[in-house]
Amino acid sequence: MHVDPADLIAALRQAGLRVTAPRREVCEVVARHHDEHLTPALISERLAGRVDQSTVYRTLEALESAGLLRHTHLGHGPAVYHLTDEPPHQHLVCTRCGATAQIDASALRGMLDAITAGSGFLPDPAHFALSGLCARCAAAR
Amino acid sequence: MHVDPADLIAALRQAGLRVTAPRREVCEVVARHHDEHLTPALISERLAGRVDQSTVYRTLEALESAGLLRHTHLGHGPAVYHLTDEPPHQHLVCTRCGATAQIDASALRGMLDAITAGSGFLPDPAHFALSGLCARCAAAR
DNA sequence: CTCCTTGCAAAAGTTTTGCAGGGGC
DNA sequence: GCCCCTGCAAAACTTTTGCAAGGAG
Repeated sequence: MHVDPADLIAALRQAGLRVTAPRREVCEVVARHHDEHLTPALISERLAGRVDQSTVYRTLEALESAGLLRHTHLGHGPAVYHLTDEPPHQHLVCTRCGATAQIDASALRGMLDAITAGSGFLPDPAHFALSGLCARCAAAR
Repeated sequence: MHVDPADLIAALRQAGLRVTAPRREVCEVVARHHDEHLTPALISERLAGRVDQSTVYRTLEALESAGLLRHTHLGHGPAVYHLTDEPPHQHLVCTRCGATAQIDASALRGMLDAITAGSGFLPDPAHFALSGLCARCAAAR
């Protein structure tokens, strides 16, 4: 999937946020690497010397509050950011080897609906990974 | 449920770990407050002046590697520790008001089995909370 | 007696905040 | 021109680590 940074910039402006050089740079990194697991530190590293890390954090926060980005916790480390318009997915993280995988959230739909029906709780599976053992590590046990 | 610290101490010894005064104290706090969400900081606070915080971390790590404790990530803050012998449950955390709830892991069996069947991944639902909106906050939207 | 554990202090890693200056709109 | 945004520096917060002394087995 190709993502145009200009779309993010336009959405920024539409959200009433100011379009500045640092924000353009963050949007470019996010657009170009949206299929990776982007941590604030990684983004900051790619913009080393040009954009301060606190600005990266504040920009990610702004983009998230504008609904353009979301963050997910994969494990004990820093959160990773991804575009909101990606199809909702559940991350799977192996606690033994660290491998990550994703499954489509629609595969969980029935179960999530059951939780809602039982408790009124409206789950958001994209926010936290589901940890466990990947097939290879499970077999190795 | 009542938990006897002596059981934890005994299990410690059985696991080949040395029984020391600081470890006894940590076990007592864990046993007495096992129905709370125990963070290392909270345990450390209860043992203020008697046990160093690094010892609390190391003791929790030791208890966890011995299989007596587990930790769960409820949100952006520190992890919480709980006894391994509690029935497996999935934590639900409201991202809006912070309320937490639990559902029995057996309620998720269908979903978890489906994941395993599809990918070979063996999920461990107790490790990460499932975030979302609680019934009240969902209604408020 | 051996070596696992502890306390202390410092460091490491991530995220937040105060503040004064600069730039978007 | 207003005030949102930025860089810089420092702090806050959680967790880890090095090291020498002490105590469990």
